[in-house]
Amino acid sequence: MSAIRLLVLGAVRQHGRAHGYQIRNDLEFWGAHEWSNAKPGSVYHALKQMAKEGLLRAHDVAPSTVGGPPRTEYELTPDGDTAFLELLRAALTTIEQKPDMLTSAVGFVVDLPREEAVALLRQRVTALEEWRDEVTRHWTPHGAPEELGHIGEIMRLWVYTAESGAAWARGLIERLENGAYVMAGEGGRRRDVLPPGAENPFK
Amino acid sequence: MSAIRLLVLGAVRQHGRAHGYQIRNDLEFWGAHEWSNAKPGSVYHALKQMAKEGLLRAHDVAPSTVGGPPRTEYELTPDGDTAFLELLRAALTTIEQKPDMLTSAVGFVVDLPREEAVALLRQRVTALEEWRDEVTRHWTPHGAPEELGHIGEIMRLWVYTAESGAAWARGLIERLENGAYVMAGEGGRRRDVLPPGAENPFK
DNA sequence: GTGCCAGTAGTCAAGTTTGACTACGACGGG
DNA sequence: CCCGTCGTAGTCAAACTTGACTACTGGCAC
Repeated sequence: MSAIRLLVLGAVRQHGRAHGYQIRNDLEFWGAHEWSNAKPGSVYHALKQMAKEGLLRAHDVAPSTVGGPPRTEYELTPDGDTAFLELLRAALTTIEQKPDMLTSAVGFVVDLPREEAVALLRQRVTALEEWRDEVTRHWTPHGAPEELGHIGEIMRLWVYTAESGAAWARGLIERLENGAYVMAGEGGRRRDVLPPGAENPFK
Repeated sequence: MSAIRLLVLGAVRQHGRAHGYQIRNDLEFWGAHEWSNAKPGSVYHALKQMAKEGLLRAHDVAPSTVGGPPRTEYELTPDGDTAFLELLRAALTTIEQKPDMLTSAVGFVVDLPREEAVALLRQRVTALEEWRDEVTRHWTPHGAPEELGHIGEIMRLWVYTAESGAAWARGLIERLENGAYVMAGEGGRRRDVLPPGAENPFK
């Protein structure tokens, strides 16, 4: 699964109710078109698909501002909310190779309570350390690392990736433990979404 | 474009002539099923598609070992060889987010002359440094980095990724400059492919 | 006042990916 | 001898992704 579902669910969730173009705009605000497959087709497809699966409820909006194609607004169902949180937790703990999932999750990390976010990131660190060890064992079972030839470089790349990924996660854990950001259930205001009428400063 | 084409072209190239299952087996030997989309369907699709595009020549093999589905062997055309080298060069220099492309390229890096490989990796380092600077400028145009809230964490993740990616590339450059591995045009034998009849030690 | 571009909102066909499925032979245990 | 299962080789429909395309509005320069 790519990051598109997490992104779309998270964006709809923050709006309460949104139509496709608003989502696209939000994702552009986050720079998501640069690090994920947030193309128009993917966004609309994800909205329709998740509506069919009961994660979103679709509202056909009367064409009040006449003209243009028919708009549809979406909002999360309880199932959609559950699915969003599940995806978010999985994205923080699972170490897959595609970084768009992790990037998306970082964008929504404040939707979790602080303690849970920290715990999930610790799980991530543990998983990365285990993965590094397993990769090392898997590729050097014979004791001689140079027997692999240049294929050993693939192993080196993975080990390096695991270690720097763990170091990054430790940094975020530390910032969160020192009270950075306003997390779920902590009150306060956020500006994850463009306020209505505001111009996109990154456009 | 995903890494599947590079992987399939490279595998066929090393065999000279190969059918789908051999490719799948090679990719499993390299652990590619863990870090790329090297699923059966993708492999066979890529073979057919590239045959249609003239990068591979297909040979229908008479069903000598009777029974089983009809096999088709493939070999690279000159266009296929060109395409492989182009993909390989692009994979080493381009900094996209998906690491399967880079991992695949590392697996084939010895198919390039040593000097070219080093030059391409230097390009990669430069591109990563530029990207890091551009990301920094793009997200902190106002001088105040903390105005971004937790969205700034996305920036931090990218900057971290760029820096550790550059550090890794510098390491490989150093090893190559110190004469590691047997590169294209340097003679010597390699064992990138399972020798016929040998068992796969990572199975 | 009209031609043109930017922005808004979404569709569509073509291509790609997924992962479950088919089909066949060999081999070993009961 | 029959059953299960492993290995070999590949297919298929369903889902997803891509990027070009449509269609409409409003502004503004000429």
